[in-house]
Amino acid sequence: MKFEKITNISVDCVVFGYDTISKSLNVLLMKRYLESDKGSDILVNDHVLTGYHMHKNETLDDTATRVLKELTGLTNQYKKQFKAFGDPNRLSGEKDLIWIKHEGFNLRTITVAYYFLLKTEDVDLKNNKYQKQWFPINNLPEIGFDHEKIIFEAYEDLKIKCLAEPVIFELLPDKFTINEVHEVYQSVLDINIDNRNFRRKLINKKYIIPLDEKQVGVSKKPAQLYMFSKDIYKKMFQKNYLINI
Amino acid sequence: MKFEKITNISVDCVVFGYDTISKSLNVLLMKRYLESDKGSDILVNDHVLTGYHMHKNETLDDTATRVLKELTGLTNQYKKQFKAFGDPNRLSGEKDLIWIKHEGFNLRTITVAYYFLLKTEDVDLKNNKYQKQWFPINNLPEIGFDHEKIIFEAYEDLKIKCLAEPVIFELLPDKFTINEVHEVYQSVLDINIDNRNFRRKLINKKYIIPLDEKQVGVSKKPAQLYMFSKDIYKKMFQKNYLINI
DNA sequence: AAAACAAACGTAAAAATGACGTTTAAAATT
DNA sequence: AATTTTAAACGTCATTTTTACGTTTGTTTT
Repeated sequence: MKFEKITNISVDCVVFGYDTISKSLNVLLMKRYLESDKGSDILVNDHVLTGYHMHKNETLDDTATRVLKELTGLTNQYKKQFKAFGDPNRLSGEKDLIWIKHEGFNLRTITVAYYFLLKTEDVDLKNNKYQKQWFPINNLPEIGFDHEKIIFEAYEDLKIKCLAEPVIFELLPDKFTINEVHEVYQSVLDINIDNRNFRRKLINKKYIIPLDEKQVGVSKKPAQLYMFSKDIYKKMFQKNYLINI
Repeated sequence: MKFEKITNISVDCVVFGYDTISKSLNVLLMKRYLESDKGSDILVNDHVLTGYHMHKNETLDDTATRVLKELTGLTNQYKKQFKAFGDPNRLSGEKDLIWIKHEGFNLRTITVAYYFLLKTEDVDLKNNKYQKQWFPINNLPEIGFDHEKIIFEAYEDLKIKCLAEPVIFELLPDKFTINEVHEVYQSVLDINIDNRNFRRKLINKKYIIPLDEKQVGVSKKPAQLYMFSKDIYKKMFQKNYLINI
């Protein structure tokens, strides 16, 4: 067994979820367990991303999709492969059994990292076999391996992506209010945006479609609900070339 | 040997070079050779990217930098890791000796792909041990493996990058004219841009600095030379948040 | 001196942005 | 039933940026 693999490939997934109630961008992490030599699990006092090794005949995308499915039960979420991490020393700080086993053999573990976008509420935390939990992006717990670096780089990529494309709607329910979009942008980009100007800009987009519905169950004036039309967006953006330097 | 590796990692490099004379964005490719069993090389009638396997104690970035150095002699060029390719069937069309050897063992080759930006003229094609050659991005020859897909995805990433950041100057000499910048943008983005409006927009940027120099050796009115200041750009762009959706 | 021609400048209307103040509609309270 | 409360929604105006063009200028070549 020891000699079978010198290079080890895994896929790690950063799951971003937006919580409309607390208005925060969260990351889904799980408590870290290690297999001990005796077969029982050892709990380490930190959190990590979910990652798995690739199955035979699986593409990288397949593996990422499978990881998300196993973790959350969800499929068809927005997914982006954003970086591969392969420093020879990326796990050198670890003193765990699983790595020590291979130490003499110059084991290198390369991970291809993905991030997913979804709504916090879509994940059922009951029946929690992975001990998974949401953490706000700006208040993370102790993170194992080099996963803090991976989360940070995923977040940087996400911010840039949000400025260039309407991926923000992946973090919101199908029907949303303008103020909700406003709040997600502020949370994700970590900046203040003038609500009135933002509202005007958004409402003028042809792919932001007002519905014949309003919020229900709110204790103040209920807000107009809108939806985002990916189709209209795609048609409009064929010839966009705003050089933004 | 056969059992040592089941997963194979390599780094492939898409080298983009802009040619100020022909005004085209080019890709550097090399003729494909294979090692035969008898030790001599077999020439295949197509072109491929340059890629290598990682050395021990090398980061992915190190490997990419080494590949470029060996291919072109250049260091310190703009470099971006843009995607990992790991489909189990990505090389399945290949009937080459080197792969057939491993066929029974379900060999998977994952490649981490980078692209580089530089000036065509900086690469010396004399003493050409790799039989490397520039090809215009929109007139590529027959490409081996799945490298056409990799080139295409690199180009898509480059276009998006150019819209968001001033990486275009990596393709130009230190001193350039406004018209040259105009031409690179048109070549890379494959669109027409009004020259007068473009000129005004660029000249108004504080990080585009006019020099006390003009073109020499041109047969018409010589143009003003400019330079790009990365320092000024960085200082100015700290708080930019133009949501461009 | 004149011609040729790319480089460089100009202008005016339209659209987008930034920074604010004001009104409105529904629910809750009196 | 009227009043209060408060978030939602609209409005304005000055400034900046963009779009779509026409015109002038400065070298080199003829």
